[in-house]
Amino acid sequence: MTLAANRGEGPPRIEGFLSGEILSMATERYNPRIAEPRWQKAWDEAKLFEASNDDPRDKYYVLEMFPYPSGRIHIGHTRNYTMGDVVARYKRARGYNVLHPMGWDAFGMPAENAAMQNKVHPKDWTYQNIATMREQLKLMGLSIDWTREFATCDVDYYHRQQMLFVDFLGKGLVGRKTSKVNWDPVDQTVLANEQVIDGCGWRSGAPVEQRELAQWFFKISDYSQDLLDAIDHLDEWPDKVRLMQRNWIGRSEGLQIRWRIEQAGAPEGESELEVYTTRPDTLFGASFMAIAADHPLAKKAAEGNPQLAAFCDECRRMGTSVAALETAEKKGFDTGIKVVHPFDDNWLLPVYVANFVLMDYGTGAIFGCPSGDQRDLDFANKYGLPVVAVVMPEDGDAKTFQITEEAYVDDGVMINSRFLDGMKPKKAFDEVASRLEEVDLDGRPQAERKVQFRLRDWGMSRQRYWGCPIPVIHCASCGAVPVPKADLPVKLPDDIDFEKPGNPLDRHPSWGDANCPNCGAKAQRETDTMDTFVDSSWYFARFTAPWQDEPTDRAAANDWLPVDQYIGGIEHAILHLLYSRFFARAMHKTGHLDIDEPFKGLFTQGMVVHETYRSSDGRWLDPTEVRIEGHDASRKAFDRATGEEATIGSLEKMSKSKRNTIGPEDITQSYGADTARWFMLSDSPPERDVEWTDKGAEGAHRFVQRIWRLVAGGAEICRDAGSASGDSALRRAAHKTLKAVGEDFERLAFNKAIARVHELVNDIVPMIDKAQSDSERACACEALQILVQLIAPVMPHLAEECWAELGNDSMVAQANWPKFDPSLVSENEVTLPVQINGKKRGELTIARDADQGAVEDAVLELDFVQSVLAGNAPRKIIVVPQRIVNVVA
RNA sequence: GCGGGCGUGAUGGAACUGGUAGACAUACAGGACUUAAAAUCCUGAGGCCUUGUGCCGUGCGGGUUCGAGUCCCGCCGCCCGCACCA
Repeated sequence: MTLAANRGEGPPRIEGFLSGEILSMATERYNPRIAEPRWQKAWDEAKLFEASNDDPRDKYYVLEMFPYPSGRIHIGHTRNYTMGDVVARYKRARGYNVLHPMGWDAFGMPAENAAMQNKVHPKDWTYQNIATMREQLKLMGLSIDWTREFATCDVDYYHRQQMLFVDFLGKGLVGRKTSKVNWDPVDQTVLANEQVIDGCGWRSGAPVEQRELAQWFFKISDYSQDLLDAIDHLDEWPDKVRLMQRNWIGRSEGLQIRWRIEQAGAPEGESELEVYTTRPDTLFGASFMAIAADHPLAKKAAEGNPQLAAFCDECRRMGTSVAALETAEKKGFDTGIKVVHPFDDNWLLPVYVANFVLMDYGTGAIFGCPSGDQRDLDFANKYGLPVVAVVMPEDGDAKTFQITEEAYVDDGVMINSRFLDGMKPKKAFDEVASRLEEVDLDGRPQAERKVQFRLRDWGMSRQRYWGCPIPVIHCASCGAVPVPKADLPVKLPDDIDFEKPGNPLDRHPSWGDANCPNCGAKAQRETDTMDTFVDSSWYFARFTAPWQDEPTDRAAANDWLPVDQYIGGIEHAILHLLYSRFFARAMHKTGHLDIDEPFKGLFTQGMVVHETYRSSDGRWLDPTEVRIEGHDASRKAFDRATGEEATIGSLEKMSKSKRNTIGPEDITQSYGADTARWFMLSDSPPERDVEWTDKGAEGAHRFVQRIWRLVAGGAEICRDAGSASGDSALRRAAHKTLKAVGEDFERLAFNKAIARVHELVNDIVPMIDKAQSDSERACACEALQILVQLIAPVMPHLAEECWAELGNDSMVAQANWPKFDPSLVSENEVTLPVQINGKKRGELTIARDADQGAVEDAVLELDFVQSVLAGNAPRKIIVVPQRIVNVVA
């Protein structure tokens, strides 16, 4: 068969391919439903994707954020895994020893919800979901080393996590402290801040209470400075994520100042109030102090003051509702207590309890400088407190400059500030700091420079069943004692009941019974389990040796880590990535690793979105329930069931609630995995959202078939072709594309790589058609081989099919990435655009290495240049070598 | 409020450090093949007019430059993150 025969002049065309009527006849069209399983089996049998820990080649570790086994893989997952797979396959072809594993982030609430709603055991529910999703994933043809697969709910995994916990405890990296938590009184559990919506539990809808509870904390704040500094070196991370982490850690430099409390009216035993400020320069603009409702001083003052106590209660209640904070009025209550200004014994300032002061930042107390802070100004105006301007613009007039409604927050010059007058605020800051450091107050300096962080310790106790048990035993005399490593794992009990809300482990008849490992006395097992973020904070390290008895095989972990390319959603920019960075440090300190940063390269991919549809009565409609007519502005959707017109809604992340999901098996059934993979990487840059459209998928599938026709037709040409040599347009096209696509894959610019492959195919089809002589056919054959290798990372099944068709004995998945010939990539002649006064007026073709003078001479010979110049000499000629020429007339 | 990003044909998007704006794809239109449709192949296409070696054109208004989608200043719009952080 010739290529021409394949373009409509020839043999019978096969129809009904998509409806599956002619599976057995599909010799002409490429049939992914036959080819894909066949090649997946071949890869499996050849164990091509199993990574060895003793491979001398350079390593490359590519990892996509592992999924939560919710029940089904959705298309967003497959985009993520396709990107990782392209990188894995490309790097393998480049000769790296590639680790590309997969696992399951398998603990968490949904399994318990399913247990409560459907009477399924969380374990059964989870493992069934994993089985389903593994099958779905395998349909995508991902080059994953499945021998390393694990789920975080496997006893083998959480056993090692408990070992890590015990080691962390030994090094003081985890501890227990009492803190305020969001408590859901109906579900009887702690809720994370994100799980509190409008002050109510996200599941129960009950108003959330603040409770003081003893919790386990990872001491991530010990690493605040280190985690911040190291961000500078994460140069293969998106700037956005680095910035988000910097802001989250939130370093600020300031002064901690102790203010003497005026003894008249002070609660007994209270002699000073400590305040943290980043603006000590504004100290002479201070007009009040404000403390949090939970501040010890407030509590003491409230003891003898019922009205104040009531106000503090009100503040506490409000503290739970994030939404209320935005609109809440700034309120205060004068405690009657006064403090003395650090630089003036006769200057007394009132102490208020204020609803906007947070107990867990700084010292829970501030001084208010109304002229320099809008919130303080509003507060001062409300309670009739003085407003003294202390900073004014450089060009202001100190005599007339006043603040009334709007605070002045910019840089400027100090006024009304005694010895600071005339200084810049920065200098005033230092001046105040160094003076107060010298003042002795009860044997200590009155002020100290201090760095504050916004980052809080990571509270990881959860009152849940389906999580990793915290391996601790509470003994009346010995306190919280870790379970000895020999006694690990602390296994979750299987006999568990979900009839009542709350933590099922708490009411299990015997699970909590234990003896103290220290003294042997009867003791109580910890019933809290770990936050599921713990599970995902070190799984990447476990993948390097999942069979190991210890949490890691240190040598293997050090070899493989850091992950060279990590790929996942931007929604994990803070928590997961920050926790993992902390865990690497903690594992380093406890001897499980020798590195601090787990992820060298990070890529955050966009989502797959889809239109939403709503029926006339407002129900969400699934895409399969909708018929689309027309296009562009006149596009309309109709409800298939009723025939009524449906509303086409906005593009949304695919979600069950909006019913706009597309399942991967729908796609692999109709078009095959390669089409889905190709489509998801086409057009949209990988960091941006991509819209799933049927038309787009069809387009991708047409290209699959186009490649197949091209290769199947060209295979004849290849049969007895020699090796390509010399120079030809065909070779040039192929080698240029080879170079460019390699560069694109390195940069994860999949959409550009795909555009170039399209271009190559458009270019070479007519040339291959015309190839007659032996040397032409050799060039054509080489171009086809290169083309197949270029598409192999993205469309691996089609590529294998084509590779075999071209007469290769081995698989393309085993082939080395071809090398481009540099002499074919650069041209001897270049065509330069010629501008006159910055507008393009023509072109000039000239030797590539022509020097400035030669180009200038040639340009002046051009007709259109001469006619513009009309015999005059040009004012200037700008030659940018190999780019452009601009004649300034 | 603070911080960051984005704005290019009908649509998704190209254009690497300032150097031919609109690659590639989707949708569309015309043609070939077909009894017909699908598939395939070919062709066309930013806008405007006075059809030229023309003018305008990358959200809007200015600026820098021989030259600006790209850099600077000021607006407008959209998106994301943080949010009483002292």
